[in-house]
Amino acid sequence: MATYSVQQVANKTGLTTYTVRYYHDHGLLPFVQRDKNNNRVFSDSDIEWLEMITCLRSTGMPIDQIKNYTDLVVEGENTVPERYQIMLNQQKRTVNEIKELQQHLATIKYKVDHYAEIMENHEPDSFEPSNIRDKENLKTEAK
Amino acid sequence: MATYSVQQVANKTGLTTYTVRYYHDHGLLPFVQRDKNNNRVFSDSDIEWLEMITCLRSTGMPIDQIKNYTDLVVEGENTVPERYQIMLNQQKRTVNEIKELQQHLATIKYKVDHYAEIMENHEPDSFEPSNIRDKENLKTEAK
DNA sequence: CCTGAAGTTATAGTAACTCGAAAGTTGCTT
DNA sequence: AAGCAACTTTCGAGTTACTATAACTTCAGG
Repeated sequence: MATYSVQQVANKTGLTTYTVRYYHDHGLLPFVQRDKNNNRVFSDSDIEWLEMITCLRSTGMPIDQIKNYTDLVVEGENTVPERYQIMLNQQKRTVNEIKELQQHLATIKYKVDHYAEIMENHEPDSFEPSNIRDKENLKTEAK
Repeated sequence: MATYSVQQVANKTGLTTYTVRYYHDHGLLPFVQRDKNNNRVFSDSDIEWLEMITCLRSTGMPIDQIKNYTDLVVEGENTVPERYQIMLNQQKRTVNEIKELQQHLATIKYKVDHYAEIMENHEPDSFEPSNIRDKENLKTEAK
């Protein structure tokens, strides 16, 4: 069975050694072992679990809730219904987050096009200083 | 011309008064006025600009970069090319973020289905305690 | 005039990292 | 054998973006 050091885990997961230790210190990796020098020893399933943590973290779940979920997993199958609810919740949250991001993306795209247009119309060296409290300025910018 | 207090702005934007003040203190709202009691006075274009800030913030731009972008907008039209690059960059970032979230969502959906299946197969009261260091446990969970 | 609601500043607390220092083990290398 | 590089450890401090609290001012209504 393969084992890994923090650095190796960091390389495999894309996390930093700091973050991996942070997660371990906060109980998110309950099965990590220690060798005779007190160094952390990770297994393949620890790495897989770290990927699950990354998934939850990236979709906005706070550390203490991931900790709670981890505890439920360790506790066994009788916690499946609770875990099901947690995941369902996380699914909803993520769907919403994606929708929001798509709307923001539309706003950004509009801006990009807007700037592109300005740069097309103005000749390369014909930009003029604009009035600092010009309504155009912030209003056009914000819209 | 309509003006607004912090609280009104908070209501209109969905931000908290704390956050609005925080943004103002950090130079993200360069045109906010003060009345004789030193209270902040916001205009409609300030609110629109706050919505732009929210867009950038939600798509991951840090405060100091938003500050920088704000300064460019205030500076005038000669900064349009730089602003264009910033927005293009932000667009790319957001597209990637959405892609990542969609992948994580797939993982979460898989989990939801997995749990649903377990709950279907097991009768309501037939959950058994599982071995705490069961390979099944973390491995199945992580996958 | 008093109370209450809103505003102000300054300061402290929080989450999730992020980093640096000091110290301990290894394994090589001169 | 000594030393040095490359790891690891813990601990404590720093960072970002809020979030909350304390202490104060100001004003409108009863």
